[in-house]
Amino acid sequence: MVLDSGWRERVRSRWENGAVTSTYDVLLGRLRGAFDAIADGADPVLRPSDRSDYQANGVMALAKLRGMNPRDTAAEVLSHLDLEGVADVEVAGPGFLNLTLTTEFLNEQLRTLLDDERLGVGTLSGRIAVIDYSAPNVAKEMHVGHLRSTVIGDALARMYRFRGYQVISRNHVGDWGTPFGMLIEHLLDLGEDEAIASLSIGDLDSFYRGARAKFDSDDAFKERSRARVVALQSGDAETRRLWQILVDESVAYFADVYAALDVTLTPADVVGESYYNDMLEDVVSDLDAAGLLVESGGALCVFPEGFTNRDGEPLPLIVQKSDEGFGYAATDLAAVRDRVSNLHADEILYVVGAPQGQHFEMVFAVARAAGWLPASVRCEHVAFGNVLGADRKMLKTRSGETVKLIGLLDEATQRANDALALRSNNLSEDERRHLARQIARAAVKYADLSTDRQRDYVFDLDRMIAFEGDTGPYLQYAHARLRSIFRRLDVPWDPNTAIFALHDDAERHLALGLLAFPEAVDGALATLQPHRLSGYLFDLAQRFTTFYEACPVLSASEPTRTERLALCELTARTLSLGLSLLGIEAPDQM
RNA sequence: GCCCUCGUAGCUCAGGGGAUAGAGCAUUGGCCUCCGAAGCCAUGUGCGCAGGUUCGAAUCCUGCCGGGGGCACCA
Repeated sequence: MVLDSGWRERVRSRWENGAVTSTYDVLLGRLRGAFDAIADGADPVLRPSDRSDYQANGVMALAKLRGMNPRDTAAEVLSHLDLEGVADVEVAGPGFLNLTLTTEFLNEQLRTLLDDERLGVGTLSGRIAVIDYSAPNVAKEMHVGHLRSTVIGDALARMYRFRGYQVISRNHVGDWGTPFGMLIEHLLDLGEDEAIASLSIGDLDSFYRGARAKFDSDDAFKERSRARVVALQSGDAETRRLWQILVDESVAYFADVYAALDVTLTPADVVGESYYNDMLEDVVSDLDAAGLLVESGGALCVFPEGFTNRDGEPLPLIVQKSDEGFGYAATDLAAVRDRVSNLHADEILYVVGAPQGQHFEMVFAVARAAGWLPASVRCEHVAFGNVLGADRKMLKTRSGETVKLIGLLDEATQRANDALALRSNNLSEDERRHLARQIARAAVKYADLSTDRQRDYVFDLDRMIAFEGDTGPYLQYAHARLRSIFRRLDVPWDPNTAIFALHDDAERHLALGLLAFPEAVDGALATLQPHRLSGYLFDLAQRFTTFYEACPVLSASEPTRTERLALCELTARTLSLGLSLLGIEAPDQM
């Protein structure tokens, strides 16, 4: 029996032989050569095109630069342009270069992809990226507010890893601050065993609410809580032990949620606020030594340039509060220092909601002013918008409470399970349950990752879990259909003999889509916008289904059958790999 | 008041200064003795408003209108 799984062995051995150059890069390289010959560094402005395969729009700007006629300039570019065997070129309109790839070149590129495990995506080495994401609070439920940071951050982490970065994930959990006084006292009131039992089953909210209720209504409890905060901050051993219980139980619970979401974060990635406590004094004294620190209203502040408050006065970044406690700015500054000097980060990403934009701008500005953040280190706030309900306000339950992440996933899983049950497939109960979870995760994650992260989006479970349209399940379905072709394969096929003649328009269209994968990955990475990759995958899936309607595969005669099987294999691998970079599974059957 | 962000089809959204602005859903009509119809094909409507820069603007700039967010000790 010949199954498609054989590709892995073939590919691994070939990959060692050398790097692959993506189709876009080949074209760009040739075009640059021609443009450079006229004006060094001129951008060919290479883009995919609906008029041809690609178009280069840089001629007009180049002509402008030299005060020449664009058509003449186009002719001049052409005289330097060597695309022999790669593409046919046509000058159109005011000076567009329309590029139509030759079938020989497409064939060559596709055959290379067949042997390339990475499907044309190159690798970097020696770069370290610190990605700060998820950041739930100890002794608090993970709710829908953590969804985007977790899902987007994890997608970025996966993409960075694949691109060859060493990724250091940082889960900056809220594990410090005044609430811990009341939480610890509440833990003592409940008794350790019962508290642990409650926390370990993820009953974090009622634990927190219980503490809060007593704090608000019971003065004696309030007093104990305050005293406990002091004990915690002064390092009292017993208090620290109790605090550690809260942290450990919460982190264990978070791990369950991450497992349910299929997110790669582990307890080892948890480096909470408290981790930086010992560094805060130095942050303050070093800022002072640098002459940046100013006392204002009893607080120690830095006033970075360009920030004003509502009265037009300079806006401070408060490093140490007037009560001598440290604000989160101090923690964030300490974290920047740690990530630069101890982790040796080349890039630092903060996947945190858009409302924190000004805070991060100020933190980065201060860190740069203090010399803690060299210009060579890319440091960016990867901001995202809110998850809204149908009423276009922040998503809440009917009763106005926050929506638990686990509850959300369970509901999605239930829907997927019901839908699967209706389809009378011959899955066992367990298999169906497992599949339902995979589909649910895909639905929720894809909905989040398929829209521009900067914008708010409306959470609509019906739409995202629908198996039709631009959804995660649709992509999974396309992949499952592809795999099923190979399950039905009765006569063996040999990919090495595949010749891509691409007679049918749908074949050619699909082929061009396959060759564009590296551009999609690079685009998503360069802009930190995972939705560029999801958009690409959806487009590819559509190209495939169109192809699949128009072009019989298994019943085709040779050599077309092998050619189409090869297209199917590449499509399946691209969908699977692309989805995996988003943190979405691609089951073989559904 | 200042700053950030968004405003694209009935709805939800793409759109890296380029040619005729694209998808999905919804609507309507086709397509399963044929590899998975969770699919495919067809079907009409739109860049908030007004200026400006440019050979060329949904995209860049300015102003206005409208939504969301932020603006000193919670993180």
